[in-house]
Amino acid sequence: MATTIALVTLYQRLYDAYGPQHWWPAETPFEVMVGAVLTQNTAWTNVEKAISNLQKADKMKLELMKKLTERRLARLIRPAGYFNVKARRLKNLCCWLSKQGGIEELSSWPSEELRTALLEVNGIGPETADDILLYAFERPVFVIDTYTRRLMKRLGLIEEEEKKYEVLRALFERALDPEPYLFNEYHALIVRHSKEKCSRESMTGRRVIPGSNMLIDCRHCKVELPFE
DNA sequence: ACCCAGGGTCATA
DNA sequence: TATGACCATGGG
Repeated sequence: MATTIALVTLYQRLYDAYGPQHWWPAETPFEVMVGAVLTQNTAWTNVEKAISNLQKADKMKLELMKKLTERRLARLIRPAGYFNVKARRLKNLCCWLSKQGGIEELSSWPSEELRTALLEVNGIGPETADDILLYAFERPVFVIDTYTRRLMKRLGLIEEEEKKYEVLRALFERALDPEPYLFNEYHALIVRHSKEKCSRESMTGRRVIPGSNMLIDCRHCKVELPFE
């Protein structure tokens, strides 16, 4: 499959260019989960402020956060935006985690069941669930985000806005060995590359050159892939 | 003043 | 199934 070669090559290019990213930027699995909710459609710099507030208030712990009122929790996470919605989502997550007997208890669950259960928590969608599975539980689940969609589209690997999250996820998971480290770095590298070099604006001069290689050329960087 | 950022839910047709 | 409205702060 040509797509397989393209995705493997893309990883090599990104890894060579940027090196390991050491994700997720958090100290505990619980902090990963909190960050995954807070970063929904939100710049990470804003999430950092919210996380800092939670840590200073000593609330970056399941049982302590669970006890907070939504209003008080919302106050602490204000810099992350959507604070009322996210306070409710964090509480939903805390209640569910607590009901399952804590995070340790979940480590023995099969990935598929864990994913299904996470998706049943109101406020946890596909990407947030997969962030948690990969970065908190180290399961070989590939995370798809807007950066990934955009990059795949620019590389010509998908049509327009490939709607289905699961289709795109399957594309990566079929192409790659199910190694958590690989999935971890790959997603982090796509985010790093997209934020730093291939932002929306910097792609205005894009060219896709037919030939032996597909070539993305954004003023700042080049990513080459095997053709077709 | 505008655009956007590591989404997700809900109401409607 | 598929759009659209809504949530909201902070940096460019």
